[in-house]
Amino acid sequence: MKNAVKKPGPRFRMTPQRAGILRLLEGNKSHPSAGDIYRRIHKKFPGLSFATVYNTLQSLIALGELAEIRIDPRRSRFDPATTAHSHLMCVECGSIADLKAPPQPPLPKERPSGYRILRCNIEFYGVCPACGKKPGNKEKKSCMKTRQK
Amino acid sequence: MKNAVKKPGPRFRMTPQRAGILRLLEGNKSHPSAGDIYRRIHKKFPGLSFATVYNTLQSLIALGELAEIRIDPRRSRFDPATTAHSHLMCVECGSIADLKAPPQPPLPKERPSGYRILRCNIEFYGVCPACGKKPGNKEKKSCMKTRQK
DNA sequence: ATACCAGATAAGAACCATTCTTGTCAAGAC
DNA sequence: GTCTTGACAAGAATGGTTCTTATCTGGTAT
Repeated sequence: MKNAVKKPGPRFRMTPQRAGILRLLEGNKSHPSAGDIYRRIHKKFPGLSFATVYNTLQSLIALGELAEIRIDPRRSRFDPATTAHSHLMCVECGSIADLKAPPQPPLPKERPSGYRILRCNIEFYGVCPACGKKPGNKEKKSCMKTRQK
Repeated sequence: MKNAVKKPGPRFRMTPQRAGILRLLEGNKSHPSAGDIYRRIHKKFPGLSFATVYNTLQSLIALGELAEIRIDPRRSRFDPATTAHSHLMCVECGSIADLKAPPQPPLPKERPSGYRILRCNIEFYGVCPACGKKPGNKEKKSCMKTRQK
């Protein structure tokens, strides 16, 4: 208790499970959900539990190695690319594409007094090329009502 | 709120339960969640069920009288003001304030080819005046780690 | 006015993502 | 070696949302 100043925060201890999760995430552009990650990792490590996936993801986020993105209303998605950029989600299939960051976060001119603004999310929703080609989607102006499974 | 159109689609049938929900929402600036609405309405209509709240909210959204906003990662919030504007959520207490719409939806210059872009969300996160005054928040640069109950 | 039917309702189960709990284990510190 | 800390597995718990089933009701047609 005396030497509490000592620790610079918990270290990240590499384990086979974490190595597997890291390998899956590295360079991954699919923006998987925690469930996606669990299902894929679980094939290699049948004993690996959901809690481990969530714990590892939280650790990586705390380390700044992973970003949690909330463009999908149904679940968190995770992005190993942590440089500033925004996302475009297909409302049909749920796939997420990367976008270059808009040059300026558009700060509102009329900001409520007393608020401290911390950050800003910009998210785009649309239809991906594959889903746009599917029959029945050609004429539609909008398809926000269709929910992906 | 205006009454439903005559011809297309099912009409909105006014019932005591729906009237109660409408009265609660009208002019409401608190951006309540479905649970908030249920708990408040349930005092007046003890028999009213969650399903009725959700059904009514979905009907109102379909009629364009209500907007579902997804700034809160934990639950949908609802806004009877359907004119274009964006929101600012306090990461401490979860309260949501309205912002004038940013002048231009910042369309990405480099858009992925083949995508049809339908809409764009801009959300701001910060600390509201009340939470900023609370002790312990004065020095903090960021408090995104604190999660409201 | 009455019967009928689409839509509304109540009650609660089901679903799913996420968090939490508990007990166990292993790696590095001492 | 022992201790301490954190990782892990397993599954329960939580909480928001959706779905199911059966019943009811308001508006329209008869």
